[in-house]
Amino acid sequence: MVLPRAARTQRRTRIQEEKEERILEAALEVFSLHGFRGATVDQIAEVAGMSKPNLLYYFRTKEAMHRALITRVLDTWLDPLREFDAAGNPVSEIRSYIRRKLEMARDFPRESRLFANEMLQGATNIEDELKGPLKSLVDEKAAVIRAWAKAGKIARCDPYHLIFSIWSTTQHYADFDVQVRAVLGQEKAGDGRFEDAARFLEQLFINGLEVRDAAP
Amino acid sequence: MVLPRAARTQRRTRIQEEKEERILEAALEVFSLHGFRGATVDQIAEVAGMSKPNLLYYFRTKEAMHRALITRVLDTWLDPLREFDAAGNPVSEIRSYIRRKLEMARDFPRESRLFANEMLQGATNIEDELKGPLKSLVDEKAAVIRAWAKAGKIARCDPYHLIFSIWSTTQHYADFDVQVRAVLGQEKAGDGRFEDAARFLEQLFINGLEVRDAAP
DNA sequence: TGATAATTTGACCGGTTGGTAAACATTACA
DNA sequence: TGTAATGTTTACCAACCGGTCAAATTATCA
Repeated sequence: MVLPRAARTQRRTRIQEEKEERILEAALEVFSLHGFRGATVDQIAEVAGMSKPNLLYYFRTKEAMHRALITRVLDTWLDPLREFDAAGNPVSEIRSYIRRKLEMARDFPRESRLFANEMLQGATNIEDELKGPLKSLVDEKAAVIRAWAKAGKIARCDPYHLIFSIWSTTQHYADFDVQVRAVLGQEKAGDGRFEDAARFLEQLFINGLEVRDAAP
Repeated sequence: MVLPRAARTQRRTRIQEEKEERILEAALEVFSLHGFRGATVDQIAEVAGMSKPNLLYYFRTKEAMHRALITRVLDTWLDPLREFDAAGNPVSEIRSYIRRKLEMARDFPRESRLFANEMLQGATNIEDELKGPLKSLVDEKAAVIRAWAKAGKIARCDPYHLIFSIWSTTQHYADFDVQVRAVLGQEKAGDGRFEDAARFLEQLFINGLEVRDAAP
């Protein structure tokens, strides 16, 4: 047969799994750095250490590779938000959400940049994902936050913009890493910058969301 | 003569000014959407409404266009931070800095995305600008913030990470516009989202930076 | 107006792009 | 072991890429 590729016969070969893994790893490297249009199949093949036709045997087109990559990464990327627990203590939930997001920015910067590139370029490939699963998840957690505010456990605030601001402040350390390093300078740009960031952001959000005297 | 181009004879023609303006406008449109590598000269020429050789008459290379664009935009992009006034009232300075940055995200989203693309892709073209003028400016304003903290006018905090968090939260509404709209949904994604964001961010930063009981 | 400089264009170039065809090599498994 | 399915490679293609060139057109100004 000539066309088994990703269109499996039934179950994936060991070789298929290994190679697809290597390809997606290389694709992450390249797409996250140059975006979809700026990335080239040749470059991905080179990083993956295989010939271009070989790569195209597993993923028929550049777009198919990109789709597969996005789908896989998006899922794990949303895990921290899923863990956000309605039954937990608001302050510690928010604190640990910030911490988890910051850890992801530190440990998986390429994944963060992949999405950032996607958003910047209009997100035409994942708009459905955004309007569907992502929106639902955020709606759900926004309701939790709103309930906390209503119960007087945290200050009243727009839960959506709260989530946005946690996303943006934490992902900043992955997406704008070059700028962060340049501004901090050599002495402050070491690994400690994530600890400093965590300390600052926790202070900002915890104090910023503390309950105030309500206007009558 | 054959090569006056941007290498001016002495003063620029009216035609030169107009065309260079049109080209940079088109370049902003395309570069901000696709990044340097993803953008094509043909596409920029099409958006600018002129032939490719004509465009290359004004800017010899794609890189020259990009450089000219970055240089021009970077300068105005930093204006809000320059206005940050040491003599002013800390709370109102921070408040109005947030507001100005948010207005820029609303009114000049392409400029914001241009830089975001640049950062994501390693910023090799502007690394010097970052380590030089940008770092100096931030260092200067960080000193101001530190002084405010020491004087007990705002809470003690890392001034660099404070600036980063203002940058990221505000620029988020330009760079991740697609995501913001998708998550907010049709009813909340109208123009009012900037007002909502401003209200939330002011609350977050003003409360978050309010002076607390100092640990001894 | 005429001549000179500035601008615009169509045709073109070598290199790269995403992708294909088919021959060849390897693996799985009866 | 044999053989069919799976995996890999070499050679290649048309389209597109950034950029050049010389000829044609338009603006400038003495």
